[in-house]
Amino acid sequence: MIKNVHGNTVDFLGEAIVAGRYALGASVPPEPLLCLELGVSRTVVREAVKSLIAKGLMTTGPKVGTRVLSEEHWNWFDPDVITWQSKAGLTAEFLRDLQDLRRVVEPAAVRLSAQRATAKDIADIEAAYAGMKRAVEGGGDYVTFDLRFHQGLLRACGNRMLAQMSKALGALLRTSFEISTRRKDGPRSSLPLHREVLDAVIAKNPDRAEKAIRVLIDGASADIEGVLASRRRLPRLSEPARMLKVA
Amino acid sequence: MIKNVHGNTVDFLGEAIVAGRYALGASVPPEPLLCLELGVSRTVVREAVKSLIAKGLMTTGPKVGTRVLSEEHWNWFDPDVITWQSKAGLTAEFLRDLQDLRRVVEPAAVRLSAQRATAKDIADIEAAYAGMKRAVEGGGDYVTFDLRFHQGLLRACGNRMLAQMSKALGALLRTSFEISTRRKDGPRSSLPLHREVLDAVIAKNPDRAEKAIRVLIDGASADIEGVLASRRRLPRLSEPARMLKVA
DNA sequence: AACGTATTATCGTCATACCATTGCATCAAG
DNA sequence: CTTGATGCAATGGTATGACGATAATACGTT
Repeated sequence: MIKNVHGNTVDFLGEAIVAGRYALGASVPPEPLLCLELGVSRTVVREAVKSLIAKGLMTTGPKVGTRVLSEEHWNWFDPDVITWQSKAGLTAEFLRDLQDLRRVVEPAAVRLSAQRATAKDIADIEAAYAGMKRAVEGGGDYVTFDLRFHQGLLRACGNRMLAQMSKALGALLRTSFEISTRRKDGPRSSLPLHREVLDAVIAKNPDRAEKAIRVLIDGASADIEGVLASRRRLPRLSEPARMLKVA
Repeated sequence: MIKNVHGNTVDFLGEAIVAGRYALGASVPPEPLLCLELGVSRTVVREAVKSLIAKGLMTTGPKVGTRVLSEEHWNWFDPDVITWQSKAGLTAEFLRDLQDLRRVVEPAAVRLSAQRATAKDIADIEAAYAGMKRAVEGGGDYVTFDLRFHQGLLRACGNRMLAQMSKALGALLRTSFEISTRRKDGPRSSLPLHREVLDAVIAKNPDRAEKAIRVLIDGASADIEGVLASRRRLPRLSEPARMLKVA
């Protein structure tokens, strides 16, 4: 996607870092070199680096240069970081981290949603469900609406932090949806499971809602583990490492 | 704390935004004005804004200016955002969000820690515990070691995402620790509860560990709700809104 | 060998100029 | 009066060059 010079530079460096193309030590070339390599002005390089610092990927200092920080410093809930990680290749570790997270967060969030969801929240989820149903019948984009369904569910819990995790979980959900959608009748069979979750939320029944969402999670989990068992590393979806000039 | 021009500018704007001193609409003054108000060059203002954009606080665009985004876009797990929110005043909503989060995350993380903690993880937690014990006996800084204890616990779960939440939870933990520490014998009575958690982790007994941590959480929760009931808004810890020049 | 000092690479900050985008006002046409 | 096209101008985006500040490194002194 072509954004602007700044955006492209941030993405380029961010992807490179997350993909591990720079060592952790005294890694990244000095600013003047980066300018030459990327063909942009120092202004752009510096502002891009500031963005990456803000996401916890780097530090800078006079004489010490621009260094890549270790993964524990990265803001793993930042949508860009998640995107870059997805592009760089979803490693087994990353997917398992996300599955842990989902198992912890989604059931609890759904419980809360069953207690707190507003009329608008429910309308949003209903709309997503309708989209899923349409996709099953008419053959449309099932994954998009499935994602929207789960994100609506998380947003309905009325907790800003919990809701924000839907962005991180998105990478996992998309992956698992794509796997299960490839299976014959994957969508058709999972549709009623989603309906059950939604009905439980509408009925304000936390126990039922939690139970229902766990069924979905376990199914997705089995799909993912199956794929992980067959190939050690999922294919990376990224285009070549060249930077997209703005035209 | 005096950092540098960039850091001060980011903090100043970040605090202002989180504190709600800019309306959400077409809010922030244009770059030239900000330069004058803050007494810094346009370079600094722009790089600071880029940092805030990276944290989800703002967007920019030609002619539209620099606008503040709504809270749902903010990266609530960013340490800086948490810090700014803490300075701006811990609202009841924020503390309740954090309590939800803690209730969801910490028991699950401790379960995982009981299964996965390495020798080094346990050594770190032991060190923190030793510090707490020392503080109780000799009268030292209990809160710091208490924080370190819980952060060690979260890091030991072997999940990067879960571990990262210790940063966000830190704001909640510090608050609740300070409340309970003011109580007579607060630390002395909570020390054995911490020991129980740690022992359960060492014994690799997830059920016992979860049960133990829930006791701690419930206690902290009661303390916080007590304070929230008495005063509607906690005192803000921040200094006046003036920006710290670098000297 | 240890310590202080000078050197210098590298980021930090400032200033200025010009480009690019886009909201808004203006005006024309239906 | 409404609607659509067009031009203006405000604002951020990018480029360049200069100088300041910092800290790692090397060097020389004790």
